[in-house]
Amino acid sequence: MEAVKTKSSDTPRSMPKQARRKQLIEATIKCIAEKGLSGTTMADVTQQAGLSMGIVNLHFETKEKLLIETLRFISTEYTSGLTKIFNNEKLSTEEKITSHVSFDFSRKITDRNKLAVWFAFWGETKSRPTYLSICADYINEIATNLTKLFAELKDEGNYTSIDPELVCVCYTALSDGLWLDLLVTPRGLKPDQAQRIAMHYLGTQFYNHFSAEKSSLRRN
Amino acid sequence: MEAVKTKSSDTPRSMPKQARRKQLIEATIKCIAEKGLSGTTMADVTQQAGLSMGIVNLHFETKEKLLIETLRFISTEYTSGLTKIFNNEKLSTEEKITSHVSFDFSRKITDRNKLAVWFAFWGETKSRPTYLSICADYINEIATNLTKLFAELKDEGNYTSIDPELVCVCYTALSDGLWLDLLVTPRGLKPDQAQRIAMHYLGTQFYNHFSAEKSSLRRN
DNA sequence: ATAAAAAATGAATAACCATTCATTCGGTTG
DNA sequence: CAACCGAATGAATGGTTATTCATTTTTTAT
Repeated sequence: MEAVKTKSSDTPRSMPKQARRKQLIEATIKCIAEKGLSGTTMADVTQQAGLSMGIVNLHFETKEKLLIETLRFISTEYTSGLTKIFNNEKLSTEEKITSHVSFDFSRKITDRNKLAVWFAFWGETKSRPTYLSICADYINEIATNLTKLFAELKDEGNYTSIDPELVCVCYTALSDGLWLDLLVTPRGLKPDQAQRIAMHYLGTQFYNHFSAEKSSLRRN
Repeated sequence: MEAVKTKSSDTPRSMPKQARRKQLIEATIKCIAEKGLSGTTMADVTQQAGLSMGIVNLHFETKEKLLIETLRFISTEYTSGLTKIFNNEKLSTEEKITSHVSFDFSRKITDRNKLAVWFAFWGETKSRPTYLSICADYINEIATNLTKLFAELKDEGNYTSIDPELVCVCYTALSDGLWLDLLVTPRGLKPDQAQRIAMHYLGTQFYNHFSAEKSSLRRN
């Protein structure tokens, strides 16, 4: 792996502290994707960022803290995107749900580098309480909002037998599982196909809102 | 972590080679769950097995090969269980599908130690072609069988608008996502609840076969 | 322009860890 | 019982890697 500057070729020292931290976090994501969590070294990360060895300890103190901030970064990116949708008063409940699904399978989120990072950290939650806590936080935050949306749609559409909490767990699990498909790609699944599959599930629940259009698996 | 012999307290040297390998693989699973893939050392594994340092290299040559065999072990355990169901001529198509779901959420499979191992390896598939290949193999094998079952049930039940391949991808993703819930347990989901959620999805597809019974999320 | 402060460097250090192999152990065979 | 042989041991080795910090570079303040 040759040294590639992750961001700009001009990296003035006056760059705000926050920007340098972000640059290092992005280099970390790339390294985790390319060499695995167990295979990424400090040298890898700093080289990927086009900077020198000591830089991580200067900005993050330890490798462990860098990793925690990396997990926090992708978690925040995800939740803040969804929160923006949830709080957008211009959108109807139905539109919010559709936007949520679109976001889940957008380029930004289904970037395979980031997916690799998610799974790597999930695999370590059992041994690292800090990782677990960060994951539990974002999961709970999103579940609260999404369940609320499903409850609203249930009322709006007179769906009597729907359990919003169940649909939330189910949709979330489906979405996570589709991410795995996009990461491992044993079937060459593409993000937009995954999105249609997710909508297909919602169509089985809210049949009056989300068309049960033929969500074919065929390549487009 | 104190030294705990994974299997029996009698570990005669005459123990067949295969048994010692299995003992080491099981120690590896425990270590990955307890310390993460990145935190698992040879010393950890051998101590967990109650054996001495050099033993892994004796039986597996390298750490990397031990890890590969560990992934192969859980993959094989999973596929062989499912293949047994698929090939059981005493079962109807419907019963095979139900058994498949039961197996997916059985104690043996949803053991959190093993789930941690799955996710750890999935997180590294992008950087390790060998891991990727093992995963792709088992995924394809299972998908072939399961799609066939869904196609059979479609015929039996005159479900005109069902796409068996789509249902297979969807069910598999849902199942994987529920595994994540069982690993991270932000909602305290239990295996039997997860199983009911999976059946709930199948009920939306094959409404004549799988009762759309209220699969509540409430704790039992 | 100069001094002071801040940021970045990277060689040196110390800790860690996979692997090796000379030695020990235990079961088997004759 | 003695000799043999594969299995197991674990101290020693050497390579790797996170972290440190004296030095250099750049920015900011005066």
